[in-house]
Amino acid sequence: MTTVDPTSVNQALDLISRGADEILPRDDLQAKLSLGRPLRIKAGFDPTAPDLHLGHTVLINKLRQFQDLGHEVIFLIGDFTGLIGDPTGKNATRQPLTETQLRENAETYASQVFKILDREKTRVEYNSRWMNALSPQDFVRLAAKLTVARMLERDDFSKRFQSEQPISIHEFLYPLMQGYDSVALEADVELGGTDQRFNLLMGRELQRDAGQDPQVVLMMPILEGLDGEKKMSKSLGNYVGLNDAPGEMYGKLMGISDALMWRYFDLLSLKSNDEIAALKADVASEQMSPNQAKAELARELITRFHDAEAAERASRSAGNKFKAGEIPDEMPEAAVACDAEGSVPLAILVRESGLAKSASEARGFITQGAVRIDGELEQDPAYRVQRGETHVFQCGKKRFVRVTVTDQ
RNA sequence: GGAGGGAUGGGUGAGUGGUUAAAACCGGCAGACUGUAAAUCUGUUGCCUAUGGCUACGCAGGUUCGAAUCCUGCUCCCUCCA
Repeated sequence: MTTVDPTSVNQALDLISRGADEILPRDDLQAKLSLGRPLRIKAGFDPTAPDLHLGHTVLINKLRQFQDLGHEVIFLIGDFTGLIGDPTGKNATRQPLTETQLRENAETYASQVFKILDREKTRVEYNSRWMNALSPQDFVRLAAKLTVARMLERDDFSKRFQSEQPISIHEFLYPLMQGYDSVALEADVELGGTDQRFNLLMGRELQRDAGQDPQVVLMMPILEGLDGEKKMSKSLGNYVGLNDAPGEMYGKLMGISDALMWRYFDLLSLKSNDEIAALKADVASEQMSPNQAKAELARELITRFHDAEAAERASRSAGNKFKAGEIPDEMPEAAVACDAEGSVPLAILVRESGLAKSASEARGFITQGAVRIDGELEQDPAYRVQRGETHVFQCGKKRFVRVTVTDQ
């Protein structure tokens, strides 16, 4: 065993701790990092949600940091456990996925994930490999390690039990199997969300039981969405999807608050702690405007999920578009049919083009001076746009649509 | 099994027969100011080609010139007793 420079261990520890919600136990992580060998870093993914957004990448970024430090990252696809469905955070039993769905989702996952992780250095595993090999006897022996009382310590189980909601027996097996994965892989560190606490700690118990050195558990927080309040999710509409167009990503990221920007730097950027500290210092001393720092973040993320050129283009076109209040080059297009008079009232057009949800809302926008036609303010909802005309319609500062009025 | 309380717009929550499309607050959106941020101020926030019309206060009926408000039945939620 080689001796490791304590300074570099501390640096590694600082990087790994960045943004982490909890590390249990922290001292063990330090000890493991001092071993001087690559650690085995495990993170399991339930192949249930194939539509990834930035929130999902928090964990993957952390894996990447480990990877950059020379550790072995195991991307574990829970294809076997996926048959159960993790009960975490659900107050109802989840529908199990079919095998076909599992496979498709797993592939979507992988294709997104390697935009962050180095494919060459990543070990991809499926837990069905060892799970399917377990005999019923093994399984019973595994289940014997835990008591029902112990299981009911888990918050969501106890709540459901108390409120007489159903808990299926197989749900009890989920934490056990996740823990067993750690045994099978001899994991040194397991990453997970804060909601995974119970499952992650289960790995430690089973490993100890199997005579292994228990893994360190590292929990990452749930990422806040663009509103800075609620967790990022598609249904709340406060997300940045990994497949969002560069311009869209740029716009969304530039709109976040300053406070959230630093949070995103910590959790989403692969910059070093020093680089981020330098940015903070520059902004604090007003050498750099917060806006520039934000643009920096946006460019980094767009580069990761698209490429550097797309990032440049997005920042340039957004730059002059907003600064000068100019009309951007690229925008969605729409066609709206005229009525019997051969034209269409502005309020209707605004609704039909998707700038407003209803005609009433459209009227509100128009009378409030939020709507511009080719840059010209128009405040009359009854203003009619003639058939055959094409104009750029703008609602608010950021939303543009090029609309053509077509035949009836 | 019994007793009581409740269900209102995206959320909290007022309103107990008529000027109530429904107070207030939050949230959302827009305008001003800015840095495309925050804070602040202002406006707006059911739907409809609209100085008007339509639909709405858990669901279904009823009383009334008129109901979110009164009556009946139903559904769901909460609290207490056994």
